[in-house]
Formats: sequence, C-alpha cells, structure tokens
Amino acid sequence: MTTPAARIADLRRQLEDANHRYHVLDEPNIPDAEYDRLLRELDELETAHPELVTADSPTQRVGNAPAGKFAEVRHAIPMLSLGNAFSDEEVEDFVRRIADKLKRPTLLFSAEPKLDGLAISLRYEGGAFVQGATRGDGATGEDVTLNLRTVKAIPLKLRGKGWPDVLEVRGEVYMPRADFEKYNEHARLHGGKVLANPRNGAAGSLRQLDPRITAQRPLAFFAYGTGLVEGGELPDSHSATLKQLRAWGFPVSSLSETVEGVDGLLDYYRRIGERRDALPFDIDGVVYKLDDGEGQRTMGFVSRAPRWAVAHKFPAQEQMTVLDSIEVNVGRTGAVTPWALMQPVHVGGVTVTRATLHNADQVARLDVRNGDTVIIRRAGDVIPEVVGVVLERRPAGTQPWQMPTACPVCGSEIVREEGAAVWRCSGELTCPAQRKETIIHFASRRAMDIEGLGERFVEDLSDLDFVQNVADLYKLTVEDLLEMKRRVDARDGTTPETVKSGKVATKWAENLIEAIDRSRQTTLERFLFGLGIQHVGESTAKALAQWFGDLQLIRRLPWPLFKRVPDIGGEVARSLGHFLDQPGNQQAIDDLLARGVVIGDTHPPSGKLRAGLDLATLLVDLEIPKVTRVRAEQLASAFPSAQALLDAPVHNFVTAGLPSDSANAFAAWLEDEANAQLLVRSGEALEELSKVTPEDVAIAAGPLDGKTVVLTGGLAAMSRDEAGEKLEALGAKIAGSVSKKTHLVVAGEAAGSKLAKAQELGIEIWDEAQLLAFLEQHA
DNA sequence: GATCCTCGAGTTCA
DNA sequence: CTCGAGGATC
Repeated sequence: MTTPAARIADLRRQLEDANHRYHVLDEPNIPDAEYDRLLRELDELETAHPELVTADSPTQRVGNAPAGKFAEVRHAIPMLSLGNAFSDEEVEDFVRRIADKLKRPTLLFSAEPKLDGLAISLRYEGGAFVQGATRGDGATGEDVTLNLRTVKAIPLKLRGKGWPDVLEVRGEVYMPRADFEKYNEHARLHGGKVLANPRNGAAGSLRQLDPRITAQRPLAFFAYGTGLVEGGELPDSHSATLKQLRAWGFPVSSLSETVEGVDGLLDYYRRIGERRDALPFDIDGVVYKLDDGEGQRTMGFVSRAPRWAVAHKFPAQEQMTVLDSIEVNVGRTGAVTPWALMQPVHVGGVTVTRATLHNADQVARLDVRNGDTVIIRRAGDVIPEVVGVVLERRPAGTQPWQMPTACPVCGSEIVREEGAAVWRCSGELTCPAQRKETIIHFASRRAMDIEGLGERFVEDLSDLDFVQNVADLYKLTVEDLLEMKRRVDARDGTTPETVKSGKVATKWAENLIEAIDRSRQTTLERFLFGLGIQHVGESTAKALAQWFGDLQLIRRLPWPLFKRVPDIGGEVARSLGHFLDQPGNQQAIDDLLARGVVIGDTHPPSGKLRAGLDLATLLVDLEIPKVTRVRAEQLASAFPSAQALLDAPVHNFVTAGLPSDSANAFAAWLEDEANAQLLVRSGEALEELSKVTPEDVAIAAGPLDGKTVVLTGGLAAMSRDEAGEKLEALGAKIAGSVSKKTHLVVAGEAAGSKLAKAQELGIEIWDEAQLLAFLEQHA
C-alpha cells in the first residue's frame, strides 16, 4: 500500500512532466482526460492532507514556465483556469453553491463552447493592439505579439468608439478543422511538418520564432473575456461585455447564449454536444459563467479558479489503455490486417476493446508493441484508432512488432507485392479464412442477399466442412443444418435445445433453407459481385452486367476484351481473366447454375460496345511492349485478322510500317505460346462479339441522362438505395462522393459533410420533397 | 508524369 | 469512414 505522501509525489512528477510536454514542447504525452483525472486525484489527496500541500504543487498554478525564447510578459491580472465539471451532478453542485451564497431565486448564466486551442491575452492602448501574450503559468506568459499580428481574426485597431485607454482582451487562438486538414494535406504532399491535431497546430504556430511562418498557418481567434481595464468602463455583465467586444471588432462565438438556472445550462450542454462533430472547430466542453458582475465579485475566487465559472467537459474522445496484443485478421482477398486487442476503455460513449492498425506500415510508423500503453481516439461515430504510444510507460524488453511470415489460419506464406502496402496470405482458396470470407461476401445483402446467413453460421458450416465453396450452399438441406447444430453443440459443450424443450427446433433451419432458395433468383450484377473477384466490386459488376449482359459470354471472354468497358483497365481486366482461367472457379459457376441459380436479366451486349470492336483496339488492349496506338493501327490495316498476324514473318510487320524495334518486340511477344493463344482467343472473341452486338440505337432520353447524382442523409419515404435505383432508371449516374463533376445532390435528414461540400461547390441541392415531386412527375 | 476522381476493401459497437 | 490504388485525362 503506497502512502498518501508517496502517491502525491508520484502524481506531481507525472503532472509536471505532462505539463512540460504540453505547454513547452507542444508534444503531449497523455490525453487531456488523463491529465484531468490525475490532477483531480492530487487535488483530492491534498484536500484530505492539507499538511502535504506545497507551493510548487501543480494544483497551485495554472500552466508552466515560458520556454525562454520569447520575452516574458507579466499579466496585470492573472489568467486563471477554470474548475471542471464532468457530470450533471457536478454542474448542479456548482449552481447550488452560487444559489446558497447569493440567495437569489433565479440565476442567469452566460454559456459558450470551450474551444480546444490556446488561451491568449491581447493588450490595446488607445485602441491599438500593442502586445499579445500566451497564458504561460497564468501569472507570466510569453510575448508573441509579432505572431499574433499575423492572425487576421485579431483586430489591430479597435472599431467603433468608447473603448478604455487600456484594454486587455482574453480569448482563444485556434485552428479551424477544415484549414487544419488542408494544411496537413499540403504538408504531406510537400514533405512539411504534419500537425498532430488542430490544438497542437495552433500552439505550435504561435510559438514560431519567425512570424512569417506563423502567417502561413490558418489561425483564428475568439474573444471570451477581459483582463485589465483602465480609463474606461465595461458593461457589468458577461453577456453585455461580449456584445461590446463584438462591437469593437473582436470575433465572439455566435454560439454564446444567456441561459437560466441549472436546467438551462444542461440543455445548452446537450444542444452543443449534438452539434459538436459538425462544428468547424474542436471543442472539449462548454463554459458557464455567472452573467452579472456583482454576483461574480461576491463569489470571488479559490486559489486557481473563479467560483462563478466552470467548464463542463464532454466525454473524452481520446483515452489511454493498455494494448494486450497485436493480432492479425485474414480478409476475403487474403489481405492480412493487424489489429490491437486492448483493455476495455470508454471512449466517446462506447467501450472499445479492439481497433484496426490498418497495415504493417502503420504499425511501424506508430511502433506499437505488445504491452504498450496507447492513446485511442474515437471522434464522433468514427471507428476507433490508435493515435500513439506513451513511450514512458513501455514495459522493459519489448521488441518492435513484426508481420508473421505464415498465415495464422492456413500456414501459407504471407507475401507482399512490390511497392504495395498490404501483405497477403498466399493460400487463396486453400485458406479456410479466405474461403469463409468469400462465402460471407457471397451471402451478403448487396450480393446474393441470403437473409439470416451471417458470419456465425458460415463459420460453423465452413469449419465443420458442410460448405467448401459458394456452390455448396445450394446443396444444403434442413437435415444438414440440424446435423451441423448437433455437432456444434457437442463441440462447444452447449446444451442442445432438444434437451431443454424436449423437441427438436427446426424452424430456424427451414427458414434458412428457404432464404437460400429465394436467393437462387438473382441478377447478373449481384452474381458477379458475389463471386468476390478481386477489384470487381459493386460498381464494376454493374458495368460488366450492363455492357455484356450475359454470364456465359463473360465466362469465355479473354481478359483484353474487358477493357472495352469504361472504368475497367488492365489491372481489373487481368484480375477478372485470372479468376475465370481457374478451372475450380468455372466449376463452381457451373455448380451454381446446375443447382438452380437463375440469372434473370440476361440480354445482348450493349450497342455501345461496337465502338471498340476492331483489331487495332484489341492490339492496344493486349498491352504488347512497344506496340502503341499508332503501331496497332498500322498492323490492323495491313492484316485482316489476329490469326493472320500470328502466321506472318517479322519482316511483314516492317512492311506494314513498324520500325524494326517495334516489329521485333511484337514478334518476340508472339514467340510466347501463352501470348499467341491469347491473341487468337481474343481475335475469335472479337468476331463473336461483332456478330452478337446490335447496332447502337438511341434509347429514349431519360430526364437525367448524363447527370451525376449524389445521395446523402436519411430519406423518410424510401431507402437511399431505392431512391438511387429510381434515379438511375431516369438516366442518372449515382456517385458516392461529391466533386466538381457532380450535377445534383439530394440531401435527406441529418446530411453531413457531403451536403457541406455541395454547398461549397455551389452544386444544385434538393431536399426529399423535391426528389419525390420529381419522381412523381417522371413516373 | 501529374492530377483528379472513383472504386474497392476493411472496419467497430450496440 | 478512411486509406490506397486504379483509371481517365491533360
């Protein structure tokens, strides 16, 4: 058991260290929430043991000493910090203390967001900005006048009239989120210093010794109070003071409000909390100040904070926890992704135990190791991520993490392509993990949509060998499922339903078989997407379905022909061709069809295909070394067919007009038996396609032909997918993100960043009512 | 070769 | 939602 004195000493050392890093080095090592927790613990211990309080305890001051590079500025009136409240009860206590002392029935408060930036003090003499300083330790700060002069939000001369001879204004310098992102993007591209977060960005920028650098940083400012006032008067309430400051030319948060009593405060807290993620700047809470000056004077101060104000903090979006181990997961395509298994911790309202580490490069960048104390962030509803490691707490004897060399599931070698970020298990479909993920993907809603066949079932079916590939799903019977359940119960030692209720539960199995049966009727797009071919996602599957229209046709096409579809290039075409070249895959497709899968929308290829159905284009698509578009045209006009090229001697290529290096390269390419075969197959496919592809006939023009539409936010009358289908039927192309090429954005309920971007770009925006009216009109 | 857009793939919790 | 990378375009 540690003594209070020892614990106090320990806390002081940790806090001092954190302070130094936060204020002087601008390299925080622990999250704010952790700092607050430590400070409170120390405060409580010191309250319980007043004899142990010393003058240099972190509880006795506000920040830390200046770094020394800038001149010191003594604040005429100290810049104090605020007490914190973390719960409704603590806010109630705060209000009750004031009510008890002032003996008033109603209390008015000024409430405002608490920006996550850097507190500063600005001194104006005769209406002119003469000096600006950081808070420093509250009593003495640093003279950063030159840097502050570069911040455009700070007035160099006061507007209006009636200002005091000497006026000190206090406020927060911060970096707007959007500007922070833009700045970092630029820094990443040009090798500049990437800022950790907007707060760090603001602090670091103000502490630049060269004001020209500060001038390039996107800093902003909000005023929230005053310091010394001489030769003049300010209104005797906080809200009126803010109004006066705004009139003199200071930016004041438009979110400031005057509210009444504890209910008004808590209501304000919740309203701001809901908008937190949408605000253009980071905040870590809200601040309540008793509005009237007389009340403030009566309440007075405790050692380091006013009794008439408090900061009500939001739940932390960053937390610290211990990483137990780094595990890896094998995805559908074999991608091996590391993830962190951690001690459960509360962040942003949920308990987090796992977080992705993305890939091996990310692990190396962070240098996270087993046993490390890590900082976890979960901003808004974003997926948790590991932000960094607290090196001070690293246990002794750890080693950097390394990607395993063998797949933890199948033991195959884990390899990485040249220059790629992801490592992959080379086991392909021999790897149970990849097989399992492939089946889950096949059954998923956007693919074959087998209702009720989720991860759990597929895992059992696959582990117990009831299902080896997607086609096996269509062999399953109710008896198979019941048998599987019996084996799972036996394996896990769970009590079977039969024993509990006395009869066999079969309804679930019947339902599942029925769902599998329903999925037999499908579309080409869903079927192709469901196969899980690398690089063939929803959008590519849809394009293939539209352009070729027939599974049997696609199955026998050699890969260069796939490049005729817009947005399909060499990489995607090869990947699809590689998939179709595997006899196992072709067999699986045959099995699926034999077991009753029906593709309902088979049709002839699109007439638009005809544009590229010629020998020259084929030769370009084959990606033959030194055979450019020009050379391909020459060959195509000299030879009638692919077969003719194969039979010709080299000098005929030269006669056709090719320079000798190009002719030789082509001949050498043809030497390879595989290439020769590919050329012949492609030539045949070309001829077949020319026969079955109809002439391009103009289709009845839809009202949205050629328009790119983005859907965002929630719709009441239908799902986003349904709305997308209806718009597509009218000729629109549905895109996932807003860009310059977007023609129209349909914004439903609670639309977020996409709506904002559309407004920024001046793109036409419809609400749901406009959408419905339009659909109605063109039904 | 650079740049801008998209698409694909992987991901967390209740 | 975010990253990485493929495709189109100049």
